[in-house]
Amino acid sequence: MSVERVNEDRRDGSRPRRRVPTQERSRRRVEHILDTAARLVVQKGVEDLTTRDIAFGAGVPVASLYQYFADKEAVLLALAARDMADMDAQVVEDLAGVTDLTVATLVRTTMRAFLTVYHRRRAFVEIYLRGRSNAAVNQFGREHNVGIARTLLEYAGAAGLARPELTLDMALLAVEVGDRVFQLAFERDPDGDPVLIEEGIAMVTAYLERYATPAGLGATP
Amino acid sequence: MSVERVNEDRRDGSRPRRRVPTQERSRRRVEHILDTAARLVVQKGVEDLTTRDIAFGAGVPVASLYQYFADKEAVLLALAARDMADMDAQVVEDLAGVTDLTVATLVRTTMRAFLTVYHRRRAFVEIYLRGRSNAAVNQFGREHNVGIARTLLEYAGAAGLARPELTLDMALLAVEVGDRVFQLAFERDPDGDPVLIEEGIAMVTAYLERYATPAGLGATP
Amino acid sequence: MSVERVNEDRRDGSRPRRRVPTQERSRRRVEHILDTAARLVVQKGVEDLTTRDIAFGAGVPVASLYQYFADKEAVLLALAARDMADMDAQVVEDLAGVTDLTVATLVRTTMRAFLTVYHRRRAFVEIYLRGRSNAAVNQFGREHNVGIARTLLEYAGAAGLARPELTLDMALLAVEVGDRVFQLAFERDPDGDPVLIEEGIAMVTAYLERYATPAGLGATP
Amino acid sequence: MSVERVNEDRRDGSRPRRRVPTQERSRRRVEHILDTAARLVVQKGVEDLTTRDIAFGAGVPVASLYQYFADKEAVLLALAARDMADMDAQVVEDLAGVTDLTVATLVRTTMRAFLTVYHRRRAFVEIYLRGRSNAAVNQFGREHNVGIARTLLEYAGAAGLARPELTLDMALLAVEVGDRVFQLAFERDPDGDPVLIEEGIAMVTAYLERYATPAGLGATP
DNA sequence: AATGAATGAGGATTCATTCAT
DNA sequence: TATGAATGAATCCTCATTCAT
Repeated sequence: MSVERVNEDRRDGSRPRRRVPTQERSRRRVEHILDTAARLVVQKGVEDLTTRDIAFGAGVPVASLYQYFADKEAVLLALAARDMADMDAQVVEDLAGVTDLTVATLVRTTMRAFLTVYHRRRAFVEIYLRGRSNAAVNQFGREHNVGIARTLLEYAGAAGLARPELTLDMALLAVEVGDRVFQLAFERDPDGDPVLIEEGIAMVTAYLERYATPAGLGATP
Repeated sequence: MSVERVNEDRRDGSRPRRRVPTQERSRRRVEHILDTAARLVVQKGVEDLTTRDIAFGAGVPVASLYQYFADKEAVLLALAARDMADMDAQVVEDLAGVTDLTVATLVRTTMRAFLTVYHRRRAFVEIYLRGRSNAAVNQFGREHNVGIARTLLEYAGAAGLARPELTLDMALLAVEVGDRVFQLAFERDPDGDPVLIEEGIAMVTAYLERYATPAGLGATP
Repeated sequence: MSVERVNEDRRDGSRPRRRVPTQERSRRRVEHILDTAARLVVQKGVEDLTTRDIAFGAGVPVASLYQYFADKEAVLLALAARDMADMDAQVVEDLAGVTDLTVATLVRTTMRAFLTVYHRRRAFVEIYLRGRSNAAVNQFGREHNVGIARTLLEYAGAAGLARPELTLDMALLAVEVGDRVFQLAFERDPDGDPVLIEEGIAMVTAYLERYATPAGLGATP
Repeated sequence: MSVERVNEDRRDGSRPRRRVPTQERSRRRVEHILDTAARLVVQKGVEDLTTRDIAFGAGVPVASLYQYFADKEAVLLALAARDMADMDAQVVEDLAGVTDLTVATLVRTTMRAFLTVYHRRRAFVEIYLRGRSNAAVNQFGREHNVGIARTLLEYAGAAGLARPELTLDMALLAVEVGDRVFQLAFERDPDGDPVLIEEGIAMVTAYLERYATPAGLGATP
């Protein structure tokens, strides 16, 4: 993004002259705008999000919005990017803790990680799961899903869980279907209908196990 | 729909002035407007659809639109409803032709019927698969899917394909996932990516077979 | 323009049902908007003319402006067109009254006719003489001047005042120079500096007489 | 101009720190900004010239623009002033080379000098001939023309070319008409339509010769 | 002197919808 | 029923200019 955090280390313990340096202030403002946009998206949906509302809500002049973002779309994009980065981190973290790796646990762990982030980031549910109307966000989401699919595919391949017939397209289909499961689950229940999510995990697992190795199926030698 | 007209029977035996009765003329106009809207949706997407465009495209004054539809949303709704009715008919017709009824053939036949209608009705892809932005359309689609899920569930139950554990929620999940498969397939390819659709059929089948009776799995006694 | 005056003749003396028919009301509104725009142009110049100001000044919603005019430029254009039509009429009228036709009287009469209209239409001075910044108005003015040049050239040719060497380009140059004379004269004096105008007439006359026939010079046979 | 700096003579004999003194650096920057503005004016016209564009084009922060110029208008003004100074120099130079001085050669030489500068300084054509939209530039141009008229009048008087009836107003009219000739000529042709310019010279000459002495007319005693 | 950041004040245009007739 | 006309309410975005540092 346009605002890089300035190095704030102060090893000599000296007091900084200005408590809030300019760059830091910008970064905070950007975050604040993003938070506001997130809140509004949750409140009224992506479609009805206006620059006016965001600016007003953030207590910032509309013109200032355009200091930090090229246009309205860029705000949405930044918002989605922020959340997706969070999601990636969560997936990585949770997968690291898995001991008995199979297709089933891989799917379950990943989807649970998603769920954790959806709970943490309500706006993401609106923007990404619901309001896929915005072309840029949609595109961004698609690309992110491809990235996730690729990562999981490599992971599964490296761990010897999947047979070579499992292509990227299939992995992507699984990820996208997972998205839809969450979409449906969150439409039903603000916390994500647990039954639907469980069934979704079952569906994706059943699908991917068609391409699993014996190890991927959890067979013990 | 909005063209419900009062009964115009004439008890006094008087002859109507015009050969084309008002009701019929209205119906035609509504259809024409709907066709125009469908064309425009395909051309420029749901977001950029304006009442002006619809009216102008249909050769009808904008104000007259409001004679037939409560508001813009109602036009979209009517359009989706028309297409969904078409879809229901197609599913019924295609299912009637199936001889070896199993979970697999049920899923395949239904999804193929969907595909047939998506091909026939391009605007439907835009409105229903892509641009679920419109809240009313979204809601309408959801309800339609519930209807489809219920029908299929009853059908499968009556034919002894599914065990009682298969609930409406699960059937609905299957239908919704099917939707997403088509969404993805049509984003990739204007005719619907065939590989993705085949995989989608496989996924839904694999999922539902978890709840199948031996007959549902195609076992012969 | 977009609003045609409806036939209002009433030979039978009957009272019209509605005093102000729709079309007539529109025409009046257009005129009113034009008048307002003219006033504002005189007040603050072409550059600082905004749709908001026009609408506000005319007591009309901004959106209504766009019922009558395609965009801001169209307002300026309509204004210039209205004034130019007036100018053409004035030239025709004044030339009709000339008895001793020579190059000198032709130039003088025409320029005096212009002056009459500039006096009558102050906004025209701003839009046309001063604020030639607007591309559309400029283009329009250029074309109008070509029209005037052509008319005068034909007139002079038919009356045997000019030799064939006088081309349209030269006539146009004379007209354009006349424009500049007025521009300067009106910058000096709100009523147009009389001395400058007199000198301008002399200059254009001196120029055109280079291409005059003996008759054009006022020689009596 | 705005880079008037205080006298920096150092009475204490101290050596200046930097080899390129601030004043010189400023001057260079001003010139660079002016060059950029000139380029942009030619590219996109006076109307669409923004401070952002100028600053960005010159590789200078927008805020720094305001170190050298009071406001945007001042930039345009400085640009026009620079070009006008160039023009004055050209006129002086070219007139110095004239041997047979008459009203005709005076006019021709001066207008040719103008043409030379217009060719050299394309932005000037935009700013001064075309886009007289900016009030300050307009005013500045007017005053410059008065200066030129005065100079030429004195020149013609001293050389005994003109009779005393020729006033400053008349000389100014001639100069202004010359301007319009160029304006028209450059609208027609990016290099200035030669026929129109030739005719313009003829017109101004014909006009001024009305006030010429026999010597001014080129009569040999 | 130099500048990154901030902003007040608009700018043109669009749109769904409603009346008056 | 039909519709030409009217409009309130927004929309996104830009720009010249000014601070604070």
